[in-house]
Amino acid sequence: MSTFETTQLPEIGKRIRNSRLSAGLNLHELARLSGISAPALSLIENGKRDLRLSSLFRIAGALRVEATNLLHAQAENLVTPDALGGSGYNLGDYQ
Amino acid sequence: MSTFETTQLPEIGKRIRNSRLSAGLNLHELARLSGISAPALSLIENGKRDLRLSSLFRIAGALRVEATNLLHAQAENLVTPDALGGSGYNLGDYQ
DNA sequence: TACAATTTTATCTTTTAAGATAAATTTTCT
DNA sequence: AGAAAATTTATCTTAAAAGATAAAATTGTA
Repeated sequence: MSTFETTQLPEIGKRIRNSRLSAGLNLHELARLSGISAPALSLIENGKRDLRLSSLFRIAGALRVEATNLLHAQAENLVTPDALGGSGYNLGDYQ
Repeated sequence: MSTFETTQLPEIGKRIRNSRLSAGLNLHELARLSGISAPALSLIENGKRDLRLSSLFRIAGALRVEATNLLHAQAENLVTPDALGGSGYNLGDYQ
């Protein structure tokens, strides 16, 4: 089996579940909001379904999170160079 | 029709095509690398197919890009706070 | 313009996502 | 423990993704 099926899909499912619980929703409510049935959501959250991109976006929309944040472990607190008011270059360790 | 079908899928398709061309591959070669047939890739690149997550990851893997970068317009040059050597807090405009 | 390579479209088959519903299981609360 | 709520699993149906192949259309080049 591929690492996608054994590792990535389950991880994506966990992120969806975390987001749903953070939003204080049960499967039935997320089903209503996303238009994806509760049984299907259960399979997805448990990493047992290779969902379509449209489903990922519907879920993300219903949970008000970025689809990207459901795909990968969040690099949370990323910041654009602009927000730092600097030259736009990242000087790294240089000083 | 949803904005996903009319807007997002075509945009994702364009990013895949850009990445493929940047990698100097034709559809036949990407098909071989990703295990997705050239006709299917053509539909995907033209935003006419609601692909599965596994397909997105296989394509990203073959192109050696992050799946995330195919999903959304890249916020290129994002930087982690750590790389800036600061406190970890983003002070924004505060000085 | 002709030829070659690439891409697109069409058709057909197989596989699987997803909906609906119901039943079973697990979790939560009184 | 018992009842209620939530989740999981099963079954069946429908829709659509994806493979294979071939043909048509486009694009690039000698």
